Amino acid sequence: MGTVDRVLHNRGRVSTETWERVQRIVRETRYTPNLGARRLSTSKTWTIAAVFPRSDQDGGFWKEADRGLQRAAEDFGGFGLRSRSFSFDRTKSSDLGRAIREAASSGVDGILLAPVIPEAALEALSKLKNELPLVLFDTPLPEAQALCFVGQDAFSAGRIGARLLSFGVPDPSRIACVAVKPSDYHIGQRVEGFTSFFAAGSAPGIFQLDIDLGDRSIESLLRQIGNSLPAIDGIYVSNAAVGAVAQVLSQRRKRPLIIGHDLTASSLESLQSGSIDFLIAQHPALQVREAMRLFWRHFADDFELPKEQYVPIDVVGHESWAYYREI
Amino acid sequence: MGTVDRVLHNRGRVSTETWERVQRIVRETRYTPNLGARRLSTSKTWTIAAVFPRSDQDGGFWKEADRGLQRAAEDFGGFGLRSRSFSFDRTKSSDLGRAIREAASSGVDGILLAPVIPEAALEALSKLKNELPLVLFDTPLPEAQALCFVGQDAFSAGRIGARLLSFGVPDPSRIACVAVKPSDYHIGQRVEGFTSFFAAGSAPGIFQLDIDLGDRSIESLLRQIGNSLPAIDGIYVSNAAVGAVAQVLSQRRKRPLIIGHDLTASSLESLQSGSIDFLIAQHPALQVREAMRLFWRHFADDFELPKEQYVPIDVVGHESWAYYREI
DNA sequence: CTGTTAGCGCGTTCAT
DNA sequence: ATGAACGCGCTAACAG
Repeated sequence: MGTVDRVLHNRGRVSTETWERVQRIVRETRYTPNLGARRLSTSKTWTIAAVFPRSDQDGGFWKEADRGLQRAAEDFGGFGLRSRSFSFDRTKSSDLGRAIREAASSGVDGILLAPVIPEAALEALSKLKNELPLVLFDTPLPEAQALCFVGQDAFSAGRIGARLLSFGVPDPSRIACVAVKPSDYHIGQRVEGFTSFFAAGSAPGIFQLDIDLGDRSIESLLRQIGNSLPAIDGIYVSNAAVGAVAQVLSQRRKRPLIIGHDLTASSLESLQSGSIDFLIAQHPALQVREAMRLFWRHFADDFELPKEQYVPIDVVGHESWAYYREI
Repeated sequence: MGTVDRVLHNRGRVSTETWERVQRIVRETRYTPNLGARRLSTSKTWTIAAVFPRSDQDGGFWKEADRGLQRAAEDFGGFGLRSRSFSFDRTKSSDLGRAIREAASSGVDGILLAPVIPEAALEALSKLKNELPLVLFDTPLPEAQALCFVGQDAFSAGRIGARLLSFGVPDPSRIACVAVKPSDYHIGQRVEGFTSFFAAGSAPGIFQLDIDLGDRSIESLLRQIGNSLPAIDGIYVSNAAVGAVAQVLSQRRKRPLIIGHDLTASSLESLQSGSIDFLIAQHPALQVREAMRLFWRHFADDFELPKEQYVPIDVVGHESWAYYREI
């Protein structure tokens, strides 16, 4: 048994002859290791540090990520894959760094990170002493040495938004695109994807909205839109701020068609009350579940992870949002 | 150890006192069994018979189910969960019965079934001698004694179709609903959901299409629609026949907006070429993966399955179909 | 009713 | 360079 083990794990100290004999038998019998037994003998468990914003931020968006973590625990907990949360305050970039440092020095075996503030994440990651397996979700960060990014193709998501809104409003000059600030990488990508849908020269007007300024800024944005365009029949908002925009618009007699991104508590409320038509969702729970699955395969099976693992671009309406909480 | 084991598995032969003491310690220490070790000692494997139509039928729809099976093998194969396919010819109801009987008598530990011909499935199931754990997907069959149904809420899916098409065509009198025959339970439900969206008296006209009759019948259907309605701006088709309908329509100068159900080879082709606007998909690969996951939890962890496990209602456009092949 | 024991497949010593 | 022996956590059979 020792010899076979040494062959399987390339530990040397085996004569070429025996080495080949073992390899041949491995092939012929299609031997695959019993992963459970392997784990049993090494009595190894893996803990993943889950680093993403506090679950009360972004309108409850991150609660869904928590749910994914729980789901993953059900699936893989019995095989020794655990997780530990290191949440941070996403309004403070220094707090992201703190969370990453704490996670890295806590003795975990891997980090699952939503780098919502790319620069801060990158800096904190680059200063880490120990190299830990890293999987990203939600926001891509190509510069980081991650095993894999699990998430949505934001460009295509924005483009689907344009296609959807054009379905309802064929004339692009009657469409407004609201680009929300502060913008991170994938929100920018969404806007790019959105505008890419339209022929050059006929793209809808783009309006910046600084969401930190609250409802007043929405009012002024809508005035601004009203002034610069003759008539607006459709509005696209590049993130969950669509909920707040819809809220304001819903008080008017006649509202334009309105779509946006991300299923959060506020945007969901507007979807349910009928003041938003469709939301483009990205299913953070599924992303986290998938990421944990990949971690498991990486540790237990030595599986080479894909660089990117994209998740579906979900278009959600009043009748279908509930089913996203099921899986 | 024996006593603890007897408590954990409710095998009796333990005094109430010790029983409670063990339970208490289980709670206090948050004991969870090491599933790998459990499987190692029993050296048990479970084989699931996967019973669904041949992968060349329904425009390749079932190929996706195969892919889900493969994905599940990657995830759970190492834990002893295997599958074996028993495909059937869905045009012959007797063949469904044959497949079920073969599956049931093949010594498998469970059956994963797409009961696309409900009556035939029900009859074959009722005549089975041995009771095997059964999980259904794709088509619900409430009368069967299944552990769980994994699939889409067809009513809501149809209703989302109506909402989507109304988004593009606000006037219901300019919408046509094509109800495809032969219709099974969930295709009927889709049409119900579709019409439920509209106020009584203003629902779009419903036209029957017998898809077995080929393109000629589509031509005559479209003539029929053209005769009975002044102008049609949007068409909804209740299944993947939307591909064929779109094909015919695409040869015309100006086509109405068109949406339908299910991502098959033919409907996908029309989506890609731009002759279909959106498809409502149901992700059979994810359904199968989820079903296998539930089987695993049932066998390994004694988990009580939910009666229904709904999957998302996917609205897919030109830019987003590809991402459904990723997960 | 309770405790003991063997063995599942593997990785890891430790002798040889 | 090779093989024997132990233990990981658990189940099943058996002795008491």
